[in-house]
Amino acid sequence: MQLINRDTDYAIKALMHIAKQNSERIPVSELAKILEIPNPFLRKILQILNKRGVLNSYKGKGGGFLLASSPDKIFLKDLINIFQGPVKLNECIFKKSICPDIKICALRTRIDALEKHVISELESITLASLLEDGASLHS
Amino acid sequence: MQLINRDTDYAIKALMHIAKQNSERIPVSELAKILEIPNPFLRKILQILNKRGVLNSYKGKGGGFLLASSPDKIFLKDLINIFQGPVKLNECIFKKSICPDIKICALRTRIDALEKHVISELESITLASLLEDGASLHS
DNA sequence: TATAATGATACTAATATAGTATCATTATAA
DNA sequence: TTATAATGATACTATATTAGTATCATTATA
Repeated sequence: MQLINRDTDYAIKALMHIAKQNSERIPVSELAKILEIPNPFLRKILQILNKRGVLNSYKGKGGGFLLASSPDKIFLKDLINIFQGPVKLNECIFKKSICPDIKICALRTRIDALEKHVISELESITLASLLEDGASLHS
Repeated sequence: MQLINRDTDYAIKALMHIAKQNSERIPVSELAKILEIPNPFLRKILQILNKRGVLNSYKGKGGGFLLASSPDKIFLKDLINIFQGPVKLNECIFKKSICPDIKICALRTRIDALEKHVISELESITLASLLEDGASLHS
């Protein structure tokens, strides 16, 4: 069971690096080399982040990517949503419902509560918070 | 992002039904019909539950499955472990580590805490608790 | 001893994830 | 004004995981 898949992982690493460039446009080719991520794959990821408003892109010579907003406005939850869809802890089990009355189903109640907790935690984790306290890429 | 996959889902439903049979052996064929799960698929799942000590099985005519322990000793966490492996919220992102010092990495700290919370919740959900309060299968 | 059950296990199908390739567009600078 | 260095769009392939099937062996019972 995996909370963060590879797309999201790469996105986080790339965003952390971009955030540290202080408004210097950084092209995919450079990022890919530094982060050891296959160039075309990273490119696809950054294109998606651009479409979804997390990054701004600049075409042509001297182009590249920049954060579209400040790191404290970029939430882990949103990145997970972009690449993996909404956090749903209970999809399958409740499709063909396990209990007759939603209100009194113990499982549903508890899984829903757990889901809320997870989502609110993910909402509280920002790119800024990842950059604090010396966190940095070292690969 | 999915906490409970189809194997685990079917396992829960089957176990709930078996639990209600009060020591009456129930064969896969019957369960499969009631739960509308493909027979050979459910069979595989019950065989695994048997191997892992959650169910006892009885071969031959009049055979079938029975809970190996009381419903308050069967934990959701164990079912997830059996079919989906250990709950790991952070695998991918920390493999090629994102921060140089585990102790001070904000992301790791928070995801670890979240993981602990999720696991302890799953440990507190038993088959018995799912059977309480009128919860029952209706498909 | 036929039969109704599980045990073991190998196989196939479908889906999701990961990664590649390529042509089009655009901005810059020599 | 044109070569070039960048992204945009998009279709494709490969791999892994999940879901499901098939089949033969074993065993207990009536």
